Amino acid sequence: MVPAPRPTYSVIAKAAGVSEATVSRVLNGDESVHPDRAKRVQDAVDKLGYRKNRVASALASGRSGLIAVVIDDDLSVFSDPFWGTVTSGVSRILSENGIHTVLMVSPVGSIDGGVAHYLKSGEVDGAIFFVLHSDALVNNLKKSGLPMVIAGTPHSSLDIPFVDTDNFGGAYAGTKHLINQGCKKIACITGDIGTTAAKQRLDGYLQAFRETGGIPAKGLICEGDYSLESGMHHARMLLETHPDVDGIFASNDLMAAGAVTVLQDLGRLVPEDVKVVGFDDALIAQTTRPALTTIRQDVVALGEAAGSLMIAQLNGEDVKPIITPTELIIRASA
Amino acid sequence: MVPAPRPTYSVIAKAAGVSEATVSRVLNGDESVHPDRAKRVQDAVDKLGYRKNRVASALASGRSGLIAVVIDDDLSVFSDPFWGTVTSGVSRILSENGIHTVLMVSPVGSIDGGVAHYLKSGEVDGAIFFVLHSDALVNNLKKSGLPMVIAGTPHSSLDIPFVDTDNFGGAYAGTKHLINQGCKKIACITGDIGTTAAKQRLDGYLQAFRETGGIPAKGLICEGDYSLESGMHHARMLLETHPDVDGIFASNDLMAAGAVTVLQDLGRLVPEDVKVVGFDDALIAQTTRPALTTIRQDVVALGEAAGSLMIAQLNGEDVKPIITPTELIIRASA
DNA sequence: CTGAAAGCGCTTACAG
DNA sequence: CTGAAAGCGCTTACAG
Repeated sequence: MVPAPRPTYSVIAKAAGVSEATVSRVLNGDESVHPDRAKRVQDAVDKLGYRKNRVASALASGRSGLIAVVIDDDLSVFSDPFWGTVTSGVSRILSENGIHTVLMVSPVGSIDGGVAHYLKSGEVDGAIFFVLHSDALVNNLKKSGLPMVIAGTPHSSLDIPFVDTDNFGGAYAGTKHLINQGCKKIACITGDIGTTAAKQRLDGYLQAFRETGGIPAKGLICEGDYSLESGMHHARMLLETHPDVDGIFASNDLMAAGAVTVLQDLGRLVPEDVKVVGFDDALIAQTTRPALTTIRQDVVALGEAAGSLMIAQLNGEDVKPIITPTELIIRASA
Repeated sequence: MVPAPRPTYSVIAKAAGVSEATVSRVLNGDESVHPDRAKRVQDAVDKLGYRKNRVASALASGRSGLIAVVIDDDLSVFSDPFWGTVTSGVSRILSENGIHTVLMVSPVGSIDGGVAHYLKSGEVDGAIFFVLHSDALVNNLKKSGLPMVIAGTPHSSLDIPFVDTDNFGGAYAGTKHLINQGCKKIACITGDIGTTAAKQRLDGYLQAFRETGGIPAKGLICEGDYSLESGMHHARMLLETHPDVDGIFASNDLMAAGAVTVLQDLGRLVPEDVKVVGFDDALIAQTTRPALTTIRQDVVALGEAAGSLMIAQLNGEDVKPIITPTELIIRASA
């Protein structure tokens, strides 16, 4: 049960016949060390199975090798596989660069809660935020000089690098598809309009609609909240206020699935009577009957983009926002 | 952009008129400090907005305040909301105890890959594993004395504390329900049989079946892999080999949903002709039509159990495995 | 290209 | 109950 005693610089230095400073240089890739001595150090490291103590390294260098991924617990965000997948993309990219991911799941609302506390404590070299409703914390943290990346488009222009899916373009393409399929009366069920993603998707819908020369009739735009229930609720409302609705663009697949269920329960055929397009290409898009036509976003790529933006920042490079493309996936519902 | 200079013990000590040792004692809750001096320290801390540098603390004390959550990337586990939710439960419990969660998403197969390396490097005080196919890494790490918790039942008896859902009991209850509903010929679509959860669920099914006095006919037990496709595939096979099948217990909701879809496509009514029970009570159980009767597991509780088992270990307490209960949720499919 | 030495900010026997 | 001092294991000017 006694943990194996780990060797330190002093034993490596002794074994290689060099100073600890030289050991440090070799292990940190300093090119200036003479190849012969570098090799001696490397041999000693290999032979002794040496592993650098990152805590000590962090204290001495001021760099922890840790990046925080901050997820707002308010939204029980983790029960949606979306953010889990993003996180996994982030984690992979970072670990390829020798950096570990610290996960923080907690309410991010306040600008001086535990999260802010921790992020300012110097234990992490940077933070990636899954921002949804509020920029307050991020904005406040900017002063601290902590490198940050936002996953999702921030509400205000924060001058902080972010990554996001092309929400506007995706929604535009989805709505356009409905138009091309001959739909005349196309409704939109939005996501939680407090999020920028929902706003952008609504804008994409509006843009496509506008190009037909009209504007959406009152009641055709329904404010949902990304939940299955809201999809069902608004489909029900739509059939009352606009019985002749023949197309629905829903801001995510879950609401689209809810809408399809209600439409069928109320005697409408999908896609014959009403065509439905979702967003995400979540698993549910494939299991719903009819399977959903939807806008696919590359969630892993989004996470990887966030990770690479962070790496670039740590390397002092200039960074600009990354918008990942979407793709129209045509299935049976439209 | 200049990070605010953070105060250290020396400035707190000076402000409070005590030694650094006393500051340390107060901040670590040492009761032996005289209340008056403790208060002076606390006042200085509050006034200066002091936050302890955890890296320095970790180096000096040998405790990092970090727990690793290790997720096997092989299984693209994160695209399943299940593990994300478990992680979120773990993270919440740990942070309540002042411990942060380091997320490691990477292939865990090898016992000397990057993960093992990191875990042995002393940067974390413990590790929670989401173990599925192999115990090798965990088993190897046991020698190092690192406190560990396994989420899921390990394959071999490892003498390492674990948490798991009552897979056996849940599957038993689900199958029993089918029997009670009058099903005579009940099939089982298993999960990936390389996982202990799938085995235990199969055992639960077998136990309930056995109590009816018979044994499953050949072909009634289908080896799936938790995927939608395998649910569809095996439902198709079942209708060929056992056209009179009238009940299906699937090891998760995804396969159950796939089975329902195929049954309907091939002209069977659910639940009139064939009753179907799933497992998990995932979102899809509610969106499938008919909605799935299923076995709910409390995923957040599972994560919290894992977190609390880790905390208990760190406190030197004796720990034993925790099995969280399941619940039969009756909907329309059975 | 290399080493001696100071230092990162805490913790913890030890002595009192 | 308290302080002086050594130490955790690295990194990094500095001088050569």
